[in-house]
Amino acid sequence: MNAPIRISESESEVMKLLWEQEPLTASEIIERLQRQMDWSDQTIKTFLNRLLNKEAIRFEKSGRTYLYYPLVTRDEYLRSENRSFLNRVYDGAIGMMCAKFLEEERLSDQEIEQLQRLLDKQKKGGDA
Amino acid sequence: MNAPIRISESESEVMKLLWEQEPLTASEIIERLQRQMDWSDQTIKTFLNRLLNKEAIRFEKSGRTYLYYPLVTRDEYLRSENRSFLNRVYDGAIGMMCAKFLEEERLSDQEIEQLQRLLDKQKKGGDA
DNA sequence: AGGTATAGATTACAGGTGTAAATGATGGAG
DNA sequence: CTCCATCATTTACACCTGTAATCTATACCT
Repeated sequence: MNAPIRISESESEVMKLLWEQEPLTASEIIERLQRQMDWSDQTIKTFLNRLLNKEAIRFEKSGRTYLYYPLVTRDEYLRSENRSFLNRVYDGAIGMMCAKFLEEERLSDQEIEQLQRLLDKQKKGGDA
Repeated sequence: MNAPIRISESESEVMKLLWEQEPLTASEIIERLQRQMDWSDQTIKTFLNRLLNKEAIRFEKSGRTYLYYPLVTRDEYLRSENRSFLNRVYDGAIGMMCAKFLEEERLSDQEIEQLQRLLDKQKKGGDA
């Protein structure tokens, strides 16, 4: 693996759509993104091209248009963003990070219980 | 509050030192950063100047040199980085975020118990 | 078949960031 | 008093990102 693929914030909005549904045409992507983002269609096409150059997505020709597919998976992306955030901001101190999040973000009881289950599992369950 | 102060990754390394100890002179900062980062002294001075311009730090003259003080606090920084990360990567879904972190990062039993205590407190304790 | 709309490709441009060199100012050594 | 070392300031430059406009090729309508 050479230089890891860096996906910018705007580009990630395109990726999020492709992780939900694959493949999508440029016009589908444009249509959906314009519902939430105030971007011109040209802007979105720029992101598609940059993602192609970075090899974060690929396309297949389908007549006059392209069908876009993700190459980077959502899990790869989340893993790498998590790692870089944790190291950049907290120097890897995950305890501190979680503490800060819990301090400032309000969780629903559902979420709290889900996390408690995860923590329990982690405490018992070894790595194998 | 106008445009929020954005601290870049490199700049944050300077801030981290100032959050540990305040004030510091440029040469102290340079000396400490060069232990871990492969940066020239000029590079570090650039970061100091950019932080000054952003008003993330301030200085007081002390003879021929400056004493630097943080203006942005560590807590402000962490809060804003947390929020932007959570929104940028997880669209605000903190449950999903925590789950992903727990999935991939191994926590010590200590950390797990600390988190469990925090979650307990959060479940009972309201906001007041 | 020719013209037009449209999809994709190329080019643009300013601001931020990493990385530093060049310049300017000044306190201290001689 | 003058020159140098050293600190701070200014300038430099390439790459990334956000944000498009412009150019090119071509499928379709008439």
